[in-house]
Amino acid sequence: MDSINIRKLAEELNLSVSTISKAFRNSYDINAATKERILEKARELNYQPNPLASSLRTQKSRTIAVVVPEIANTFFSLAINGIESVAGEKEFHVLIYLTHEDYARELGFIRHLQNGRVDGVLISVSGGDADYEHLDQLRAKGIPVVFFDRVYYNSNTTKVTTNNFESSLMATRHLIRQGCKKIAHLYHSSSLSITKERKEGYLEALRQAKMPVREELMVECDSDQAKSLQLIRKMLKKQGPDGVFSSFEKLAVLCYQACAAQGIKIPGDLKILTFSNLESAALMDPPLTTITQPAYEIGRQAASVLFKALEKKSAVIANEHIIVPSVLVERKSTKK
Amino acid sequence: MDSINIRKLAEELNLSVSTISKAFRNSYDINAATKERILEKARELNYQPNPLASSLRTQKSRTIAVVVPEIANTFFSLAINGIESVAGEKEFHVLIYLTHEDYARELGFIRHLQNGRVDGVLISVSGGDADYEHLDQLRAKGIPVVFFDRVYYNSNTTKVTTNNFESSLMATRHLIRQGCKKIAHLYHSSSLSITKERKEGYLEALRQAKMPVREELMVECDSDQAKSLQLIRKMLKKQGPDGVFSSFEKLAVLCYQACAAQGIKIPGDLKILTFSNLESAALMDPPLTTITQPAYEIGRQAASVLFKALEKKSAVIANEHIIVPSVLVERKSTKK
DNA sequence: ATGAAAGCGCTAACAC
DNA sequence: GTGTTAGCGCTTTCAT
Repeated sequence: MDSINIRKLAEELNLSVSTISKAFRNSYDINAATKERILEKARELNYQPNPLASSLRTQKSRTIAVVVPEIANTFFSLAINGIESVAGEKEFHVLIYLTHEDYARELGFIRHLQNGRVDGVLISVSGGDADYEHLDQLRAKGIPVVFFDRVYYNSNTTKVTTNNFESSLMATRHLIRQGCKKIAHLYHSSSLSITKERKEGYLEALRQAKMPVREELMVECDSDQAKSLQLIRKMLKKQGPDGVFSSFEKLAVLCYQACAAQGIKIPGDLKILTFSNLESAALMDPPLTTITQPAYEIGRQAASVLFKALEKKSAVIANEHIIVPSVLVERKSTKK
Repeated sequence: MDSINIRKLAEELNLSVSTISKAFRNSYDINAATKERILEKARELNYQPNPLASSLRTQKSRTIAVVVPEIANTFFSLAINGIESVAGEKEFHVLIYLTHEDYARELGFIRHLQNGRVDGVLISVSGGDADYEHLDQLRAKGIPVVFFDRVYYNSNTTKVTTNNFESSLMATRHLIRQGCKKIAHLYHSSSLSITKERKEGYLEALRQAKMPVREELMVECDSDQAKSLQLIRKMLKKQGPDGVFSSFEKLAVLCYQACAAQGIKIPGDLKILTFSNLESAALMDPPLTTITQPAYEIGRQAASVLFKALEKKSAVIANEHIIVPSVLVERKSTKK
């Protein structure tokens, strides 16, 4: 652990530290030959400028934080993929924080991000729309925030989402068109923006079709999968719906399991459709109709907006809503 | 952007900066009342110690790097989940780097990690087993490295993997037991440790069963999905195997697609089995037999080993191999 | 129990 | 084109 640093490198080369520093930052006023000599020696001694020291000095960390509810989830892993692809282009580092849908954890993470560790934050939130002061505080400290997927609409910054309401409206209409008369809705985390919007789309479709809205058909699931499965099974048994609109991929998977267990035939007895990014949806039994979200693109867009702000050194980001539409992929699970 | 810091906080309270510092690190020699007063004021002014400055001083960043080939992959996202769960317990931060199976990127990332940014590295590698000097260099700088899943066996540190050889042996035997006479093998990235081990398991099973080893049945796929699909389709058509042992989840998914397109019935014409962590494997058509890897557990174990080293401030980690076995989950895709 | 001061490794203004 | 130096915000001896 003989730790090489800028001073030692300077001594080795009989140069001053500032010259070394310039060599690493492509300063104009440095002799090309000296620069080459420096970089050469640096390679030889395996020297890399200490980013902590540099960041402390410049007040720029060249890192961003990505805060998401979970990662073992196709939507988020694709979105992170998109984010990483633009962060990589900018040579930024990416910190990941998982809230596990827990608002208190979100609060804790954000608090720890207040002081220099990151230049900006991308977040898919865990709370309802009253709970955004912690993020505004961050922005007040000069750290820009961009929301994606699950957002706080009242916070004045850019939000990147899919067209949750319209997609849900479309999706539910599709079920109706396929002949469903009694459509159930599966969701969780009812305080979330997306949950509400999707539910609204569902309700609007029912209204437009003059179909009754029945509370018993709307199942609020749990973060615990076993519990959710029970809730779904109970609803299926008691209500006997002929259609299911699921707001989240995992709930549709549970619903498939429930149907298998209860001998309910899809799409004969019950048609199912869900928000999802599962690559294997087409290979399921039966192939699952999905509202496929542009997860990667949402990640890229959100990151692009953030970097644009970082480039002009401004924590002020337009209060706009970027919508990247989903597409309904019809498959056998909703066939007539 | 009025940035509060330790000095301003000290002035506000008519205390010295060192006292403030002590309050935040539970130093023994500080008056309980003063400490409370300090923390109170800190909350009020929304002060958080600057981690960059602190890290620079202490030479500890309280962050680790996780380097993986990709993230939109059930295995890795579950493994990261496991890693994050222990990092969270230790209140460490997690940086994510995606190599996209590109060794050059791995090299670049590791180089940038050399100087203070992280205290340790967890990596699932992208190269073959001759290419680990960059990681040994890291360790020489006092930054411990732990491998998981895809490892460099020759590097002297802990590796955490599943039992790739045995699982593959078991899996291939299972196909043989189910009556397969002509078993194909799908893989990619042939320089990787896991790819080799899995292939060895496959070959060993053939040998033990005195079945011929045929090169034409072993398909090396590409990182490009479309290309892989073509390769698989060609093999299926030309060779007409009655069994497929796939080393990677995505390849099995492609194989399902190919079968659907070519009218090959699973498991009647062809039995398939793959390494996978897909939750929906059981819901596929037909339900897919999998070798399910303990991805979350592998992540947790690797992280635990790393943190144990960090706690005793040592970059020297036992040169051992921790094996967390996979389980073969038999489903309809390999039924007689 | 509290404070003064040196220094972690770097950058950037300024001097030469 | 290169060097000197102050200082980013913190921690940590060492005095008091």
